[in-house]
Amino acid sequence: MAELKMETLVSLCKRRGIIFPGSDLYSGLGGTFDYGPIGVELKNNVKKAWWRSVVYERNDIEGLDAAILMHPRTWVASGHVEGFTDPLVDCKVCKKRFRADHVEEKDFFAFKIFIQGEGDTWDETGQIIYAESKKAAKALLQTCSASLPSGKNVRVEQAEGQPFHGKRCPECGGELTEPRNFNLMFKTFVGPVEEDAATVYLRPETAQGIFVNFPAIMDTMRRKLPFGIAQIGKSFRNEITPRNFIFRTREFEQMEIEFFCKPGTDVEWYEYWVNERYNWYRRFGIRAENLRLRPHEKTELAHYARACKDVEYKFPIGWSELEGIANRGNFDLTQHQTFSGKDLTYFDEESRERYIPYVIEPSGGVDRTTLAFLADAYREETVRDRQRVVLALHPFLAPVKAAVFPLLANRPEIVETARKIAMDLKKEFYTVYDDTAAIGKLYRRQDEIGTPFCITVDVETLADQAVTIRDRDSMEQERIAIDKVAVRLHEKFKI
RNA sequence: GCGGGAGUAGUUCAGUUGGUAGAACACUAGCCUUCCAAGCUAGUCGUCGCGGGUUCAAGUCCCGUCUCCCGCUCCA
Repeated sequence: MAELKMETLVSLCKRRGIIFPGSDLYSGLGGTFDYGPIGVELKNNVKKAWWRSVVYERNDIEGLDAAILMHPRTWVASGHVEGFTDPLVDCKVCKKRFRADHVEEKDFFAFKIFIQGEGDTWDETGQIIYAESKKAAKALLQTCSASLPSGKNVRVEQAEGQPFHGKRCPECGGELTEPRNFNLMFKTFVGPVEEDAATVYLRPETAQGIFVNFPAIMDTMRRKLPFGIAQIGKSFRNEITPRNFIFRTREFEQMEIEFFCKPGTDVEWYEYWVNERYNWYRRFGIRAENLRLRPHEKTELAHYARACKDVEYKFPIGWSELEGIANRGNFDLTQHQTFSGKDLTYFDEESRERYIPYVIEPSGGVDRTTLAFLADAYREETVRDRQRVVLALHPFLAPVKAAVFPLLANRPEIVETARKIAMDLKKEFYTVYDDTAAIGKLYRRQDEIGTPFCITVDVETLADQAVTIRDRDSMEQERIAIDKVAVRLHEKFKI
């Protein structure tokens, strides 16, 4: 199959009621998307798959649903008020953008640029570049020679005058704009009168809701270390550039665990969770060749993180992060202890020690994960010289679990039987009934939204009380008694 | 925010030097149809992204604006 384009996926999602652009009626609002009737099922199933594997199938994790609005001091303690801003500068010449704190302040000298004319003469171009040495100036010429005539010899000569101390574009030596701050947190107000009200933030991550509930959960659930808290919820970031469909949006959903453990055991737990989370994506169908783990470089690590690995997926846009697993040490709890004045230490009865627990944080994006499952499931196949589009989603994730069709829509007994089967199945699975097209088209419609099983009532059904169950991927059919259908489906959905 | 590209039906796209908005698929209804986008008939669908301007006349030209796509940057 040809390389999947993001547009193809976007168009399928819109056409089949999976994902729509946000506020489309009003020409859209950047960085928002709405999950349609099929999409909400898929996304909910992704969340269920996660919750099931981290909460229900284990004994050491509790669930939580904390408020989106939190006391403003939370974000002072977490470092977001101070650090969740990016001072950015733009090069006025080559238009590249840099983090202001990543650009070094140096002494720069002015260099005139000459190009070789007839014979040995050198003509001054009038262009001036700034660099800390002649060698650096020559190097810069290599990277930004586009504005100079090609095929001519070029040289630089230091101009008269004092060195200039400050920041210049690392790419071309051009002048930079003043740094501008982008605060990535959304602000709003608590209280009806804006002027009197306290400023609060829409949480930029769900993690802090977990940290502040750590003592309450430990007490009420009689927990001892090691144990974790899992939470799924919306977060908000005023992204400068939301991009790539639901990959980066301003409003997004996270699924995060904070796993609390004894200092010294953290490295082992960190490795454990990296492995655990990687396997989760595999378990629900992501192909190994599209999934990888990427350790963060030292320079890439956040100030509080001792180690971090990303689970990356090969999206149509290239390899990108689905989830980060970080060893955060005791940074967060220490901060909250300091800012709240409450004791957040843990008394370890076994070793008779008191300490602040270390934390391992597997933090994934629900929307990104949903996108990865969609991209990984997308197939274009040729069947009898016709193309079929199929979402080969894991049955647990499939939005619609079963569809029921009458083979002949003009035979009332068949239609009635099919409707009844659909109604009965609805009590156990999300099932749809459809009779508005020929059987082939009905199958293909369900293929496009990834419905794993289609049940068809035919003429024989009236005599033998049996129907066919058609498999989405193999397109093979199995004939089975009507009263065995639900049981058979339960078997197929077992994971 | 900067640079580049683009917005026409649900989708993919055509639309000439400015002169009555089109195709295919999809969708709906009926007929037909004994299992993989079958056929026939009929039908719905657009303020041509939005707002101004030029013109007798704008999908087409001009200005503004919004949105999307590709890069820079950032993260779940």
